[in-house]
Amino acid sequence: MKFEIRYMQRTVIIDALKRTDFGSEINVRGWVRSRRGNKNVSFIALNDGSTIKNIQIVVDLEKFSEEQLKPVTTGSCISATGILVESQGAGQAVEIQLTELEVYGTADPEKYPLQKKGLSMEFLRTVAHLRPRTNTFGTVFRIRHNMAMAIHTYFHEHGYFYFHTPLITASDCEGAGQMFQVTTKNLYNLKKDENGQIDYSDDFFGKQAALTVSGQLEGELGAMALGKIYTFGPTFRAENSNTPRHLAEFWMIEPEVAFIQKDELMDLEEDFIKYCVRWALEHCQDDLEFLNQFVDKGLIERLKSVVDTEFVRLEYTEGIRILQEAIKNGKKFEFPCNWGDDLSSEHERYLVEEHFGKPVIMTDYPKDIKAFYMKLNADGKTVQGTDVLFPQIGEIIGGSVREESLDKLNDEIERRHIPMKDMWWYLDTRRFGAAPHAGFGLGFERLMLFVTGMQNIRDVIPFPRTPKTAEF
RNA sequence: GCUUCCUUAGCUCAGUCGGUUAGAGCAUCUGACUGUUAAUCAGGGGGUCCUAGGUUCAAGUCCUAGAGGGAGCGCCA
Repeated sequence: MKFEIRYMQRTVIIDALKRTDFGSEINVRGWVRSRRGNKNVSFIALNDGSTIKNIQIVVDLEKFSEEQLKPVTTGSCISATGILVESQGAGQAVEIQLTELEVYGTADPEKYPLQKKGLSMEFLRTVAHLRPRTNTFGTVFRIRHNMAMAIHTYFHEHGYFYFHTPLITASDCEGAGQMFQVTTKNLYNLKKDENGQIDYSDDFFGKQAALTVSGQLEGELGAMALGKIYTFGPTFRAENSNTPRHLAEFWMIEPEVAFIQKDELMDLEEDFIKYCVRWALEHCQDDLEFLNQFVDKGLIERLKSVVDTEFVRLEYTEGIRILQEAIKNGKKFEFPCNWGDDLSSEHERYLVEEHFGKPVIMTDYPKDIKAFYMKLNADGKTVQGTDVLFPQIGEIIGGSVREESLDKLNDEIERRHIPMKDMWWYLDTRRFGAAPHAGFGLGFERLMLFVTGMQNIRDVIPFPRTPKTAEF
């Protein structure tokens, strides 16, 4: 069945700019970035989000009155139909000679907050509902989509299964930090037991529940059946962290792989990050060029260098030796760094940015500064953690070989007084068909920081959640 | 959470030692200009100097407290 009514099909601007069938009719729809001109001709720069580039719409003022064009202001939304032509101007190859204009939505120029220039990141955070319409944030969110696609593609092509781990959890020993409680109880009228403790038996889950801080433990359950899995979902930390690298709600990628050892884990970490960066270079050229020009002049060069560089693989003990050597040669650090200390960011930065000048995978940490589930080395003192440290960003990946021995895991749990009564299911993986396995967690927004060159993690996620901030 | 800096027009900022009517650029509005590219040029409008106290003859400026924001650190991805 055919419809009689002829209508103009919308062409997205990224496609419109590639068309060469000059003389044909075309329709584009989008938001006006600017309008300028004189009394004979008016130029509209239109953007529909499909690309960083605008299409230019040329209006002959003999055909359209100033009155008709009045609502076409920065921020307004229009549908423009016209003839596709080769541009007479220098800034673009194609443009549209307007024949028909429909204004979908106006934007009062006295009130619309986005101007053509001069907007700070801090200001744009206060208008996060509109900032996707700016060049910078359009770019960032297109790249964000591309990175998500790169991640799924990488794992899918390497035989991993996307495994969905729960966002609500009742185990409080994931060990990764403070949790947000989930409850349907009236917080002003809490039922207490005889000891004055809150009684959760009548709460929704019948026990204390919280938002997950990591899908790893459940991810291990998947790997112990499907072999290779990855998770990719939101993660929540209730830590009062106020830095450009922390969010209360962020997205994390956590692959978990059966039958691999430390070297293979490091190969995976390095190969995976390089794949994602290479994907950006191949699929996001226009957007990266924009960022390279306006946000971070060294961005593209740095991305290329990471793809081409072999990451340094450095044992913690050797790292401490290098740092102590540096101190001996006059380097000043605020914090001490003796064997057994956790490295602070100044130490990590020295190693990554000054000493090696490239990404470092640090391994074999003292067991007391790492999580209970990491595999103990033969020395009895260190565990097989494999963290990837990046310039500027610091820890972008936290990974480890997992301890598969039930006895050793139980010893560690006991030594740390970890409450495991709700975690019998995790230990079952070591009771029934235990397998050597390993995995890591990558902070999606930290990858985004690196790939975009943006300075603050709040500007690589559409609606950031941080302490005291849950607007939008 | 600790340390530190910031808050003046829609935006970005200047404002000297505490002293007359608080300024600039951009944006916006009006006008000019035969094709602009962050258009250009001329002119106009636009202020709770974050809030509340205090010191002083006099506070945008000094003091105290609070709110909001940034950065460094801690925690981590």
